[in-house]
Amino acid sequence: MVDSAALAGFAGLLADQTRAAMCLALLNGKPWTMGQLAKHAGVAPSTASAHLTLLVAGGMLADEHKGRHRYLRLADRKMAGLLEDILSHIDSVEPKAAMARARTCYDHIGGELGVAISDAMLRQKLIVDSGFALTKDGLAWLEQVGVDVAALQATRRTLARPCLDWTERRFHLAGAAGAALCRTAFDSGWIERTKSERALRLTPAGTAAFAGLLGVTPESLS
Amino acid sequence: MVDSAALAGFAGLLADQTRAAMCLALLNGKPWTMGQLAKHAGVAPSTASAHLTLLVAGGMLADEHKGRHRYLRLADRKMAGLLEDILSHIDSVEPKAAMARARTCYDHIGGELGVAISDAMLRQKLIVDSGFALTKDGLAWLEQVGVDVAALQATRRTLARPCLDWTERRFHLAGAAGAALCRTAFDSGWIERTKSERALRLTPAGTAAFAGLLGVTPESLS
DNA sequence: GCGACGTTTCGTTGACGGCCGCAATATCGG
DNA sequence: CCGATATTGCGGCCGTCAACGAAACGTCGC
Repeated sequence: MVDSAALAGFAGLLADQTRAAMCLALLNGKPWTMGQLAKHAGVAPSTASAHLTLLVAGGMLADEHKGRHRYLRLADRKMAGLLEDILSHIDSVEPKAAMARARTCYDHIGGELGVAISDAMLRQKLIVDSGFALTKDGLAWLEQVGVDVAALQATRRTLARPCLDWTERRFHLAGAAGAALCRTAFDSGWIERTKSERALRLTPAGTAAFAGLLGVTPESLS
Repeated sequence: MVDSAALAGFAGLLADQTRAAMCLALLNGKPWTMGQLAKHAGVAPSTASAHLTLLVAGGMLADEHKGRHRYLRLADRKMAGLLEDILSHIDSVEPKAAMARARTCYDHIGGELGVAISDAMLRQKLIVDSGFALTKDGLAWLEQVGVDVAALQATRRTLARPCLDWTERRFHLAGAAGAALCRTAFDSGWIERTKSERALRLTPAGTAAFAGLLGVTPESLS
C-alpha cells in the first residue's frame, strides 16, 4: 500500500509552478543545464538550483555534473510516460477532437502520430528500414505532399533519419524531411498546437489527409 | 507557461497529505461521507470540508448532496485510473535512492530486502519452509544477531510467521522475530528510513552485516 | 416544533515554502 | 595564474495555506 505521505510528497514535486515548468521543459527528452532551466522558468539560478535538487532527490529528474555544467533530464522513460499521462488527463477536460497523443519533437512530429506516420511510410516503402533514408517513391511522395525536396537537398542537414521517441520507444521520422513534413502539416491545417504549446491536435482535415496519403486510419492511432 | 500552471494546480490537489489520504480512501470506488473522510484523514470536519471542496472544484472528486450527508467519490473511472497509474509509478520510484527496494511492512522488513533475508534464512535452515517456524539454528542465529530470544518467547505473540509481500508476491519473515530483527537492524545502523518514512535504505554497514550473517549479497537485491 | 446530527462558513493562528541577493566554490579559456 | 562563467549555500523577507473552534445552517426523527 502506498501511503498518503508518499503520494503527497510525489505530487508536491509537481505542485509548484516553477518545478512544473522545468519538468515540462525536459519532456522533449534532451538534457538542459541548470542555467537554461532557471531562465526558462523565470527564476534566479539559486532558486532553480534548490528546486532541481528537490526534483532529483524525489526521483523525478536525474542530473549529471560535467565540468561547470549540471545537466538535467527526466529520470527515465517511465517518468516521462507518467508525466504525459497526467498532462493528457488534464488536457482531456477540453474538447477531445485530438484522437492521438501527438506532439512535436523539436521540429518534427513525434508521439503516436509520428510513429504511425513513419510506420505507414515504411509499409509503403517511402523510407527504408535501416536509417530511414528516403526511397525514390519517398521523394516523389514528399513532392506530392507539397514539400520542396530540391530545397531540402540543398542544405547540409541530413535529409531523413530516425528519432527515438521517449514514450513510444519507437522510431519516427526526423531530419530535414521530418521537419519539412511537420511544417507542411501545420501550413495545411492538418495539425495544430494546443494551448500547451507542446501537444498537437490532429484536425479532421489532417485525419483525411493522412488517410489519403498514407492509409493511416484513426484506429491505428489509438 | 500556461501549461505549467495547470499541471501545478492539478498536482497541488494531491500535494497535501490530508487530501491525498482522502483520494486514496476513495480508490475503493465506494462513496464516503464528509464525516467519514474527515475522521479517516484525522482532521476536523471543517478542515475536511474545505479540502473536499477544493478537490471537487479541481475535478478530482464528484460530490452529491443527499439529505444531510455529502457523498464523495472519484470524479470518474479515468481519474481512478490516473491515480492508480501514479501510485504504481511511485512504488517503482520511491526506493530509487536506495540500493534495494526495501520497506517496512508494519513492524518488520518487507520488500525485496525482506524477501532476500527470508530466502537466505530458508537456505541456511534457520526457518522451516512451512510456517516459517524458527529452527534451533535459527534461534541461535537470532541470539548471535543480538536479539533477546527469551524475551520474545515470553510474549504471547507468534514468534515467527510468513507475511505475503504486496509487490513481490513472495513471503518474508514476520511475527515477533521479524519485528525484533527489524528493530535490531535499525539499532545497529544496518537500515535507515528515507524521508518518505516508508522506504528503507540499506546502509554499507547493513550490506556487510547481512553478507556476513546470511551470505546476502547486494547483487541478490537487484 | 424540537432536539440531534451532519455540514458549512468565518476568523484567527502558526508554520511551511518560494523567492531573492550576496558570497563562496568550481571549472573553463587564455 | 587570472578573469569569466556556472553553480551552490546562506539569511531573511513575505505570501500562502492548513489547521482549529465557534457559530450558523439544513435535515432527519420523534
